[in-house]
Formats: sequence, structure tokens, C-alpha cells
Amino acid sequence: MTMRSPSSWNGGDVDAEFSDVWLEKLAALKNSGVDPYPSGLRVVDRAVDLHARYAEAATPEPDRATIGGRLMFRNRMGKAAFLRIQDGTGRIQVWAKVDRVGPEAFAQIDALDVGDIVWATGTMMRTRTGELTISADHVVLAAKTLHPFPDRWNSVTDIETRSRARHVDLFMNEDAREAFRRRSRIVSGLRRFLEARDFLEVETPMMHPVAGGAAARPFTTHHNALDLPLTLRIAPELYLKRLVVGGFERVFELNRNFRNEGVDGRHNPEFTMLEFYQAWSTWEDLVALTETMLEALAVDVCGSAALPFGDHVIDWTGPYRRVSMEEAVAEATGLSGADLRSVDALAGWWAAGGHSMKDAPRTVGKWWEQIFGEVVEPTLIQPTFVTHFPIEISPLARRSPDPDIAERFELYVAGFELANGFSELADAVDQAGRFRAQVAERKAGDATAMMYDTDYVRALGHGMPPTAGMGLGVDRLAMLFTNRSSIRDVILFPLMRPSAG
RNA sequence: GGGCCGCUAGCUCAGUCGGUAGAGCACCGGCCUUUUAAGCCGAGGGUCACUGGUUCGAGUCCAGUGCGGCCCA
Repeated sequence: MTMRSPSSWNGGDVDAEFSDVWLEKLAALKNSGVDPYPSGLRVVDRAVDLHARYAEAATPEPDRATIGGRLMFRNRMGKAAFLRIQDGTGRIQVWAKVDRVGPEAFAQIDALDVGDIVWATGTMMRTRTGELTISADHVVLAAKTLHPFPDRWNSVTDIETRSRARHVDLFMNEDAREAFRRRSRIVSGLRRFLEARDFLEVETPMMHPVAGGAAARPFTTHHNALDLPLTLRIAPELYLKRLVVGGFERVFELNRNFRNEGVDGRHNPEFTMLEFYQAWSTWEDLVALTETMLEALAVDVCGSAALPFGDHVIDWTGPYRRVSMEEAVAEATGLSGADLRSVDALAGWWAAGGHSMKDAPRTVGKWWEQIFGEVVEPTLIQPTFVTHFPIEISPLARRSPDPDIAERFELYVAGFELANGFSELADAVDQAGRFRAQVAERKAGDATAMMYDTDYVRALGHGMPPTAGMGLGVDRLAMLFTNRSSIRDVILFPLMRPSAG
């Protein structure tokens, strides 16, 4: 049986959920008049503050300290005990002996289990070996655990157990706590960076009549009172640009998107994306802004611009390498000149490499996309801007002087896509045509092709200033900044099948 | 969707050639007033993921299913 979780439903049977041993402990406490879940206890001190305050004091003044937290280790020795308590900041040791707390109170301390939430008050001291310790006057059970404590040495390592029971992962593993603290600093750092540049944070709908702004399958849902089919959003893009039309010239949204696709080490069906739009700008302005932002964020959050990731050290110092998709494909294939714009030449190279021709692309741009994704993408370890994307896979981006090429870029790091941005298409008539082409592809069987968004075309018709916009995958950035190879290690509660237990 | 791997006590894991189900920690009982993964003595705890098959006998071999992990598409 695996560790129980909210997703494993047993019909609410308490006796099935908790073993007899622990329910008997709980009953014994209640029978002896001890409230196992008391209210109103307050803490005055935190472990990290105590360690800082007495760092220089060999024999600290007998100042009072009052702390609370989870009992992580306990050394009982007859008529005295050491308790090591972990609060939200760290650990502090508590020393309790019977001739100070009294025999009745000591019996209750003796009955504590590792894993209990404990409150303690006393005076500061150091042990014989110099460890800062609270010599307790009172130790009180603040919340009784009903579960056996995980292995003291090995903790909980299985990624499934850690994901399903994140609370256990967090109180057992400091590196898990640190990863999620760092993720929080990444999010707040991104927010501060943009707010300092006069961006306005907005919240646009998560439920869309027409899911748009990206090539992805949506989740579907339904509004009862309006009898309205809805989809969860796959991107906030179209709403954000309608705000730019409205005159909010710098907007961003830092929030969840939902894509009804597979789950693996880099994909969770709901994921956090930063999207921002800046009027009176081009894609090249955002490339520069992105370099500035990520370098500053790495230093701010991680203390360095050179961060380990797997076997690599990623150097987040700008400027990053730039390569056009056509150059990247030329380098990968050895093709040149007209061959790079020839479906036959590209298909020939692909087939000659022994690759499958099943569902082969029918346009130059889609061949570039396929060859790039297959051959080039995994090799882009250091931050690299790939630029000048094919127009037919960029239905919301402005055309470059070459009408087959969009003013678009993507940022690749560690072999995967981290960000995607472009100069926004402002021509409502061109946009209408691009949507129609997408609808045609959808009818031809591409379930990820976009749908025609009338509201968006109508909005563009009011005139949008020349604008550039970008989306950045926050979960993936968190992976890169915390050196985690699985997205499940940086999402507190990743989607998982309900466990059988 | 395909391939490979995993699933044994609450946790981390052993389990040989098919022959009585194991260890450490946790939990329970006893001792222990400065420990540091405290220590010492003793006890309990198992639907070996599930279903079926082969066999005198299956944790072990075979097939299927479930959940998960890694790689590929």
C-alpha cells in the first residue's frame, strides 16, 4: 500500500485510514484530559532567529524563548529528553528534564511521537557539545500525528510518493523546501522586474468560448446557467493584445494555462506562463529585455549567473547566441541556397537519414519545424535565441520583409523551449486570413490548429500600436534555476492519476 | 502510442538455483538526566501491486491488468 493521499478515497472510514496503534494513542490522550489539538498557542521565536541571535554567545544569557514546530528527532533517556524541533525556518533543540518540568508534564513529553507538532518555552543554554538549546519549562503537544514517521535517514525519495504527499516531502526534505522557495522568488522576481518597467499586471479569462493564442488541444467544460460550452484557456495572448488595443501599453499576466496533452518530465497539463506585451516595440526589443531579465533574475534568486543544470553549467549572462531557423536547418542538413526552400530537397534529406516519412510535412516551414525540433533543438544547451520562424507556423506574428518569414523568436535552453515571442501582427485583414488558413488545417485534421476568433479580429480592427509580446514557461524556468530534471519537482501538486489505495 | 525498468513491513531496501518472509529506522514493552542517525534488552508488524497460469511447491518462472519512472514518437 502506498502512502494515502487526498486522491485515494476510502469512503471516509477513519478506522481504515489510520491504524489502531495511532487511534489508541489519540484516545489515550483524550481520556487523560490532554487536548491533542489545542487552540491559541503562540510562538515568539523562530529557529533561524535564535541561531542568529546567539551565534556569538558561548554561554547565552538565560533569555526566554518560545518556539513551535514538528518534532523531527527525539532522544529519550529515562528522566530527560532532547527534542529537535523544525519550524518554518529551521531546527532548534529542546532539552526537557523531569526535575524542571515536573513528573506529570514529563510523562506527556515522553509520550510524544516523532512527527507531532510541539510547542515549547524555556531559557537558552548550550549543551556540553556546544549546541544551542532551549532548556524547557513547558513542552506541549500542539497537534498529534496519526501516521508513522518516514525513514529518518533515507526520508521519502520516490518521486510518486513525494508528489502525491507533498506535505511529507516538504517537512522531510530541505532541498524540496528550497526548490519551492526558489520558485516563489522566481515568480516574485519576474513580477518586480516588469512592474519596475511600468508593466500592468492583469487577469484575463481562464474560461474561453474559443480557446486561442496557441497551437494546443484545450480542456472542455460547460456553464450550466448559460448552457454554454467553454474551454479552459491554452494562452492569454488574444485577451492581452485586446488590452493593448484598449490603451494599456504594457501588460503582463503571470498565471496558469491548460493544455490537454501528454504528461512527461517537461509537461504538466496545467502550467504557469508569464506573458507580457509591450507597445511601440519589436521582437528585437524583447530579445534584449529577456536577456536582461533572466540574467538579473539568476543573480537575484540563485546568487550567480552561472547555474548548474544536470551535466551542464548554464551561463545566463547576456547577450545570448542568435541563430535564424533557416541557418540552423542549413547547418544541421548541409543544404544551402534554393534547397532550403524546397520541400523535395528537405524531404530527401530527411528520408536519406533513415527517418520515417509517415505524416511527412507538406510545406517548407513545417519541414524546418520538424528538422529543427528533431535535430537542432536537443543541441541548444546554452541560452540561444532562434529567430525568423516560418510564417505558416506563426499565425499571430508579423511578417518580416520576407513574406514567408515571421518576426518571431524562441529561446532554447538545455535542449528545450523556454520562451516564445514576436512582433505582433497588427493587420486585421491579414489576421483574418491567417485564421482562415488555420481553420482549413483544422478541417484537414490538425486538432491543434487555431479557430477563428471574431472578437480578436474585430479588436485588431480598432488599431493596435506596433507591439511585441512574449510568453515564458515559469515551470521550466524553475527547473533550470533549481537544477531539477522533472517538472514534477517544481510543481507542488502535479497532475497524477488517482492512486488505487 | 512504442520500448525498457520498478512495485516486498509505515519509510528505505535485501531476498541466491523455485523450497518456513528478512534488515535498518519507525511503532510497542523495559533500562537510561547533555544526546547528535544516542545507546542497551525484548516483542509485534506482510493480500510480496492485482488477476490468472505452470509446478508437489511461486516474492522468485509465464501471461494479462493497474500505478509509477526513464527513453523514444
